[in-house]
Amino acid sequence: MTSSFFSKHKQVILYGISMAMLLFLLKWLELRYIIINHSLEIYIGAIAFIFTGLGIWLALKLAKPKTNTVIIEKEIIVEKEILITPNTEFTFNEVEFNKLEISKRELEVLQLMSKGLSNQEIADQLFVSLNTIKTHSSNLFVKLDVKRRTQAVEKAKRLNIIM
Amino acid sequence: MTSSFFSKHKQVILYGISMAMLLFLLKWLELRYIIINHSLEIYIGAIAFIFTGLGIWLALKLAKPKTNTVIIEKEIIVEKEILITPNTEFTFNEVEFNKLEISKRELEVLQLMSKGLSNQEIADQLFVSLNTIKTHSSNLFVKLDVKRRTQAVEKAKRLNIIM
DNA sequence: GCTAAAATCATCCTAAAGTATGACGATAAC
DNA sequence: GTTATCGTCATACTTTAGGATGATTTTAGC
Repeated sequence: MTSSFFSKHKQVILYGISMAMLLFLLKWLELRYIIINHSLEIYIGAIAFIFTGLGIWLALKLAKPKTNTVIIEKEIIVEKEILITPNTEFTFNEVEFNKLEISKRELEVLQLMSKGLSNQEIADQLFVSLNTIKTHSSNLFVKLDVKRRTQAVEKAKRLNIIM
Repeated sequence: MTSSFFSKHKQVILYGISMAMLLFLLKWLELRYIIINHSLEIYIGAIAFIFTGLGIWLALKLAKPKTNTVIIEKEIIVEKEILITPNTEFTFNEVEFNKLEISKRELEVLQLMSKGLSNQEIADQLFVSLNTIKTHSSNLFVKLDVKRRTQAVEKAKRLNIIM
């Protein structure tokens, strides 16, 4: 307890002792030489200078260092394996469907595509023009990140978006 | 508030107290010995006190703050999704395969077709010309009794000829 | 060695698929 | 009321797929 108090306030105690010693020294010097014959200004100036220095020293010693917290964001890429349930019984993967932002109409086109229908046949079945189906299919390829209808069907089946 | 002020400036307060005690000590010594001029001692003590404070203030205000840079590495886990198709219980329908009289090479073409490859890509993979693949695919369509590659894939999967 | 099926490749042509872009009305969200 | 999305349709163009036909070369069986 006593030792911990000393170690904790070592600076203060040392400063106190050193100041006491300095004052003694000054007293001694005052008596012996300076004060009697010399100007008071020098003495006071010396006091001011010394104690300013002491104050600075004390402040620097006791000042708590500021903590600069730098947060470095480190990306760790973890490969997450997604097992796709074998479609013995088809369960529509709504999560993946929504993630791909495929519209209802596009899904219809995709389903008919998977049955092997041509664009013209799909157009006839949905009572729209061939060009409309071409637009839908093009959009589908972009959303599914594929180049051909065969790939689109393959991926969509793999993702359980279609049967 | 008061307690936090005390804890924050404990060092300074302790220093003040210790200095006051020292001054008392000096007063006592002064009485014991030579000192005559009381006002001068008080004056010098005040000077010492004030300039110590000035030193502390100077140090705290003007000195560069000590900075401890704490680097915290924050790990962000980025999940990279890998789609895995599990091995479904595929049993090759050899009976149907033989009935349709599809050749080995044609089956290869059919399998690559089902993966969504174009005729050119299939040709490159099998190290044959595009025309060869066209011939194979044409023959396949006749044998499978379909009109398009998408239908061929659909039917072949349905007949368990391909996965 | 002959034969038949399989595999290869070609040419010419048509059909279908796919790309790019713009437009327009409806509908829902802000 | 403006913005955004969706669904629709169009034009113009390029690429790919597919059909018809014929030819050559391998390969395997008799």
